[in-house]
Amino acid sequence: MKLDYQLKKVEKNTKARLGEFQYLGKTYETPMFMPVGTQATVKTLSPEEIKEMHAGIILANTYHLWLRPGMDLVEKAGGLHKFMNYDGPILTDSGGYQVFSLAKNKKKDITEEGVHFKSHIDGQNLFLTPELSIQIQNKLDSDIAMSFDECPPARADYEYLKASVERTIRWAKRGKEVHKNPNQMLFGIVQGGAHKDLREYSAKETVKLDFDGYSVGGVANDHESKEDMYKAIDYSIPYLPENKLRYLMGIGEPIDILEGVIRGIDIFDCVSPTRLARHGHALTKYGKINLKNAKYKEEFTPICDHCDCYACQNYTKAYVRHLITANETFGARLLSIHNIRFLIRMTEQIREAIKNNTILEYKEEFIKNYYGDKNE
RNA sequence: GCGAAAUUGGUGAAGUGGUUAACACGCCGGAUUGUGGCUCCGGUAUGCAUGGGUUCAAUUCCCAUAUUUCGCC
Repeated sequence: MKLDYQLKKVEKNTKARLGEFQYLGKTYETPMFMPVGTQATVKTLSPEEIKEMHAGIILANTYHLWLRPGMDLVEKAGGLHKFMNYDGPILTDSGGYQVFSLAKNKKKDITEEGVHFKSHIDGQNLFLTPELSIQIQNKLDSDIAMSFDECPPARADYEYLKASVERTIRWAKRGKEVHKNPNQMLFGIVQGGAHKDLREYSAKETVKLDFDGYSVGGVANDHESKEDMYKAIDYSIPYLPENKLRYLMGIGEPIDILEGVIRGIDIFDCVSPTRLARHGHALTKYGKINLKNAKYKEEFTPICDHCDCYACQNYTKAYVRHLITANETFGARLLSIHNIRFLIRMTEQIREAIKNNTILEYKEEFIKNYYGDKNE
């Protein structure tokens, strides 16, 4: 059954929104952070652990699941929920981002019909179209499907971005026409780099197609500046309907989640908590720390004081450092648990601040702790 | 006791009579934003067992000493 979003409140001093939706008898609140489970698993974690962290929606990837194990197999298994044993909501990315990063010769490989690219598994030539992406997502039976978009960097030249925005709108329309799963929402994606007019055009035209929700895309490419990201949000949000979910794709860092919320974003996803974990980094109230650093060798204290996660409740920095150094997977698990819980707890605090109309104070306090004297 | 070979950083090691001693691992840092799961990028021996000698110049040649390994008595 389609999840049904309700806007509960807009914070007094900013555009920050408090909202909720029901799913299988449970109520979920936004703003929300969605952990990424590319290949039908949040790397190193079980669904039980994910739920224990109070995660809501998790993200899975159309491209990866299409290549392996294949959409027909997942359908045969009874859909993604049954296949991976997760009874919370699942969002599938369309593959647009992967395809863009895998297309070798971008100008030649991206055509009106779709995108030619090579499989990262065996190098075979593949062709993905907006229709196929939606059909795959229909079969995966996720709760939210994403339109197949082109995801160019904000720094691409204006003429290219303009043509790309127009093509993404045509692709969105084509995808919507073949979308057949009545239990699945379909989101449109706003593109246009950091250009005001392109974002406005993209947002208005996408909203005309009447999607179940909207996302701001094209902000998580390499070397994108934070200023451009914030512009992209600011230029897109005014044209999006109030009563639909707004999703900032691929973000992010704690500060970016906060900035996104203040600008009117409801949901976020990002690989960073789990990728950072695998590389030995932990998010803490006082900034990101690298547990591989020698100074943690004998610190027999939790990763983060006052953290309620399983890792902090039971293990020390010295132990986690040892696991990471020795390349033991349990280290990656503990840090994944911690980092995801850190971002989820942050969204819990953000919701509380929205209720109290204190989001700006929360932001100031957060920056003071997280960045210390370094800047801002 | 005799003979032979060896001795280069934390480790395994390459190498040359002449400016910065290769490479790998480790170690020390950094990176990572719609995930190509062990990735990427830096730094890391002022010194080549010790002491003499030859030479304009020695880690590289010679001698002695020490240590190690192998063989013989």
